[in-house]
Amino acid sequence: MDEDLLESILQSPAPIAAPQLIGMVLTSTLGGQKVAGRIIEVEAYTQQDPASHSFNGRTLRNQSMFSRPGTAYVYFTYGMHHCLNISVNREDVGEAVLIRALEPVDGLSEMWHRRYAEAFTETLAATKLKQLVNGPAKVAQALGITRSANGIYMLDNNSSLHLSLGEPYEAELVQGPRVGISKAVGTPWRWRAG
DNA sequence: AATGCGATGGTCT
DNA sequence: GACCATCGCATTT
Repeated sequence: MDEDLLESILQSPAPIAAPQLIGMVLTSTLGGQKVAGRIIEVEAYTQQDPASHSFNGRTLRNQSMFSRPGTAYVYFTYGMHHCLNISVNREDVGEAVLIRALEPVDGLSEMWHRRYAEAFTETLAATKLKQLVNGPAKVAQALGITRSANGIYMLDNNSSLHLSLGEPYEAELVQGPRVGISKAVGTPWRWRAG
């Protein structure tokens, strides 16, 4: 039923799966408290794609991209940031979808504390809410994701990082080029809820 | 509104 | 030793 739908989406090639992941919900207890957010921006990466970490084949770092669909691929970059991907397509195929932005669903005050090390207030929200989880490293920080989350199978109900279908999401998707890459710059494999 | 840049360390050549 | 699937703050238009 629902689980079957989610699995079948994750078994699609990354450019097909990615836009369908918009609206799905990530729930994390990694930081000790429960937080959750709805996915509103994603990017697709494939093995034939020069911008992908899997382009040069399987390595120790990228092996989660080759793992079972629904596996978390977490990488550390720029000396200080973690980013979360969801492995898709098939085992032994190096494809993943990068989670670039969320809409907070649960645990907003905890997310706020992790991101800003200050208490949430309505006045602060007016200026800083938009920046809370609008980038891949911000998503990781808000969800409490570090390298120890790499390899987690996110469809397991007991998992500390869990992916589920959300409420049906009726939003127009905006498609465009991916961010922060230097190869395959024109490939329009980023989608966000408009 | 757009551009520039420093921080900081893992990964691969 | 070069290159990052980034972020936040500073500076310039």
